Amino acid sequence: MASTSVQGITSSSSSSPPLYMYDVFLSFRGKDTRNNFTSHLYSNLAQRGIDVYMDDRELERGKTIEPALWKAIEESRFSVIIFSRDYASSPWCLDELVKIVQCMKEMGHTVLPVFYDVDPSETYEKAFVEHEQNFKENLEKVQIWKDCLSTVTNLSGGDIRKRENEEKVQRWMDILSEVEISSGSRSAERKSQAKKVVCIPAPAAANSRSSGEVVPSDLWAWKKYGQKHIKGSPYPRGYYRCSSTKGCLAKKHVERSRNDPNMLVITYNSEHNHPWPTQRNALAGSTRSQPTKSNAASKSSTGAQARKTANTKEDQKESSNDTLSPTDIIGGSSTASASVKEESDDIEKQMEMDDNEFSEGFS
DNA sequence: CGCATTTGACCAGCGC
DNA sequence: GCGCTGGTCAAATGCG
Ligand SMILES: [Zn+2]
Repeated sequence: MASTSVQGITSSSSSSPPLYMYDVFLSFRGKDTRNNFTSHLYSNLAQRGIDVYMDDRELERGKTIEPALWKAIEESRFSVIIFSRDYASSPWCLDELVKIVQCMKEMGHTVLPVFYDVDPSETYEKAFVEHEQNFKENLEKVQIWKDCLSTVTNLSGGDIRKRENEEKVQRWMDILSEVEISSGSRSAERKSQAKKVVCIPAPAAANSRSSGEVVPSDLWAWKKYGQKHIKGSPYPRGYYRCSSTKGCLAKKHVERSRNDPNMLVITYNSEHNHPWPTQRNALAGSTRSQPTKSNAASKSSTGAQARKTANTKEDQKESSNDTLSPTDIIGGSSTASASVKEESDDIEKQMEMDDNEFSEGFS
């Protein structure tokens, strides 16, 4: 429970080369970032088939950082650090940072700093003053923290604000996707064009939340072009395609998990070409009031596979892998659990059908 | 009036 | 070859 990790289908053969265990190690201060930002990042990465290790050790304060965490850092090709207001006030985050910097210097790992609602020039003085008081007997350590912090902070030049940060993150994700695809981490090969299935926690149906939009899986705009009821599920499946007029062949298709109404299963086909969102029409499918009772898909969409190749049966397995901690200190929606799975030829699981009975329940 | 959805028809692949 | 499923199309429908 110390961490949440997602991965695309790791090849079943355990004999995979030592490459990297994860594509990205995500470091953040849950306290600051929990509110969706990290979740979005995580979801986006996951959807791209990128294996992300989301560090959640904060849940275990007081304990020492587990070696496993360090190992995860070493085994990640990239480290994305989300600097937030209180990032530096956490010794754990800083220790983690040090480790990341070490891997960067000694192992050539790539570090991508993201400034979430803080100025890139932030020095976190306050936090360090405290650290210096709390670690009087070990000021060296504090100094190392500072050094590492500035090292990473300086990696990125410009000033980025929350807004622009999104763009930057988006960009990185694109880069990460490519790198990941072209060079290979275990599962990279097929990721490139493989169909990906993503399960996200589900949007609480249509509750009027002040927070306007909710986890648009993608920041892209999608246009719905069809909806169909699928065999073993009580919920319909909506078909969407990228709204960018042409060029982009991206399609996706979305449906609720038959067992877990609160889980959205989105599947998508090719990737977009336009790195960044054209606009934000993240809503799909719920614009209009739906007459009958079916209130299935609401916003995101799923992709589907294009013509040919129809696998008749394929559902996703239910093993969702979320490892979240039950009680999050941080409150609110903590982790974002998402699971990604690719399907290429190893589709073999699945199954059964249980149709279930009710389908209402949220709305 | 234009446009995003909706919904049922249409069609292709697969299994039997 | 028939029927079942799933995926797309496209005309009809509302909304904004
Ligand atoms: Zn697109």
